[in-house]
Amino acid sequence: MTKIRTRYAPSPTGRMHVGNLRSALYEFLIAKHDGGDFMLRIEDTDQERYVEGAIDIIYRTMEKTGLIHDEGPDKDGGYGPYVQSERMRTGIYMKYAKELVEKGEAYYCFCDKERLASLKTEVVDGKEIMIYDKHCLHLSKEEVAANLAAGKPFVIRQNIPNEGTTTFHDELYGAITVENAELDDMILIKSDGYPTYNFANVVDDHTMNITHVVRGNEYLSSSPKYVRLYDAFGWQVPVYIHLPLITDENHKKLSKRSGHSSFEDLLEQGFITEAIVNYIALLGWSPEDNREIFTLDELIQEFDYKRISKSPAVFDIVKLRWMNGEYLKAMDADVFYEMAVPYIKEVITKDMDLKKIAGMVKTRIEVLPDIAEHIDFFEKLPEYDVAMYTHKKMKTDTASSLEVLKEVLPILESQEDYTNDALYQTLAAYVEQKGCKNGYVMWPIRTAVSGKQMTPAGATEIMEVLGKEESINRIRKGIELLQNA
RNA sequence: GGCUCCAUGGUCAAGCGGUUAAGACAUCGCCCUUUCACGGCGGUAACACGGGUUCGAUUCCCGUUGGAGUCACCA
Repeated sequence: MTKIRTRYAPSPTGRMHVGNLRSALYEFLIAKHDGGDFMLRIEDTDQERYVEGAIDIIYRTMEKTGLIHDEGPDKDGGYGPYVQSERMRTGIYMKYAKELVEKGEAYYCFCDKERLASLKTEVVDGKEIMIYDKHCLHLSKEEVAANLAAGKPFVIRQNIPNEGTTTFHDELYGAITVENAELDDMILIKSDGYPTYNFANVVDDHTMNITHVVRGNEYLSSSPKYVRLYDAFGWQVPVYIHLPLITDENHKKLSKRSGHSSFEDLLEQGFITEAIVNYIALLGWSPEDNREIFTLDELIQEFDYKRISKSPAVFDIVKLRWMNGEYLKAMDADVFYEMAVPYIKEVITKDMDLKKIAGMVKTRIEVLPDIAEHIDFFEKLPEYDVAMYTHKKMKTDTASSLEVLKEVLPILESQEDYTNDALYQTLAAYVEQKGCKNGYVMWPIRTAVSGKQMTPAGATEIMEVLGKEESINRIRKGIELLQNA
């Protein structure tokens, strides 16, 4: 058995789409599970869509996610160059295209846009459908030579017969057969001399010795054309693994409109890298057991591509949030603190124990931006309604709360030690002396010092962070509010 | 519209001829609790339909329906 070689071949056109990221992940896992090599190839044959800085995004993302390539533009493994625009300058694509022309498997085409436009017949869903009529296939050698000599712009098209069928085999989907008549004579070399994705892909995968071609399901229907190319060259067809589509909640291909279609979107929304990788690994694949939380290394260990599913998967942001929360909860307290601090500082400017606040919030949030709404009351007591003092389960109402707060105020004023434990002790003593339930006194205090229905901590912990002065002030304010009610 | 693919709860998904049809998210209820959350326990919820094949189909075959993808000098 030869070593598995897979490749991730993105186009530098912008952000890292989660579908692409998952392809990269699976390509990486398939190779690594087998001890094989994973490489990065930049497919920049479309100068119009090229986005400045997009290559950096690719590098950054792969490094951040841990998908470390064995070969790539920055890591020559003997199959370079690894950037298609650079490969083009070596003349490799034109050379192979001409070889196909020689064999009658491809031909020059000089048709201009107008003629092509006239071929468009139907319009379906706003898309014009056209199948090329092989007009230029019938040009004589002399005509071709004359056109070339005259400097007439040309493309090179793949010559697919109108009869017969083509079959290719996918590891997941099995044999897929299509009528040749359905296959368009696709362009191999564009008029600007660049190869199309379709052609460059085949040439590069072969010359770079790629054993397993892993890609999105959207290529399934065009794959027969690729196979014909391999056959035309007499090359060995690689193992094809087409991945199920990732869709949005409407079961449509995930698009920018969804708001979370790219890795960067997700990061901006406060998701952490490990959770994102973990989640998308499970979008279209599942292990033998019921495990869901995996590190990258564990995924490498467990990943068996035969278990990839065939049906599309909805990208469920709710489940991602849950998983992100799991990662946050399991995270080391100090690491979490470092990540949380910027979000905490967004709402808290006063001098407080931010570490303590981070600890309070750690098990209560799913994504980092959730922090703000939990802790904003520390900074400033919000306006609140006296109705909040009434709690059925705690058996409290405005009258009882007023009484408790008034009784507790002098006790808290004379209290010097404002640590959580000490505060709880004195309050517990008060509860016992009064002979009531814990919540009967805790609820009004908590309400007074927070002004919120729910808080990430109990009354005493809040007071600890707030400090004596502010705590007393807030309780006084509470009493005032209750008296005026 | 042609072609291709897909079809288990709302979502991700186990299953690969005989099961009380797992598990997770979400949802609902209870418990825990210094509020909420965490955690624990439990509930609701699925094999799209119709034909075959078979002693027996969620599982195999065909059809229907539904969904998606694709039909560029984009990848």
